[in-house]
Amino acid sequence: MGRGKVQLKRIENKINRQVTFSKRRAGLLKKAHEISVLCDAEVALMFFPIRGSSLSILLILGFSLLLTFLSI
Amino acid sequence: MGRGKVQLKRIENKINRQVTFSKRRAGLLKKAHEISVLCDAEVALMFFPIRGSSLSILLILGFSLLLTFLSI
DNA sequence: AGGACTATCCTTAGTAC
DNA sequence: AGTACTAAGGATAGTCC
Repeated sequence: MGRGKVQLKRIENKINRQVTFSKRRAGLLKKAHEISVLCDAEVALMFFPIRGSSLSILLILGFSLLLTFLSI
Repeated sequence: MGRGKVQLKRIENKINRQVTFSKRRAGLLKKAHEISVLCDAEVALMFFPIRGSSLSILLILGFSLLLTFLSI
């Protein structure tokens, strides 16, 4: 963070967690855009603010595997 | 970069472009992992090193829309 | 191709509005 | 919810191996 070192563990405070999510998502999107321009690449980012949806995980994994298999 | 300011434009040198892609992809994956732990979120990242595959873009967009529609 | 180093730039937690 | 600020920590281009 700006002031002090960050522990890589779940932020327990709900407000702080939401704020950090918004800020870091913006940063991640910016970096994804940069790599796409700099390196002539496609980057897809999907965010799921709530964890534990095993269905979404399965869908993502399956989709990624499908794309890899199809060499798209 | 470490030494000097980066122009947000395609890196013409193929070697440099590949190296930058590898380094930044690693950084992006690290940050994606961080936000997932800190904010209790799912993040999916897909990289396509070669641009211009409109099929992949359509698939990604369609998949994202589907997930949004299904509220997963 | 990938790892280590490091000067320099970039991101961001905390804060206030 | 969003924006702005800023110190400090973190990412990374260039380099050598």
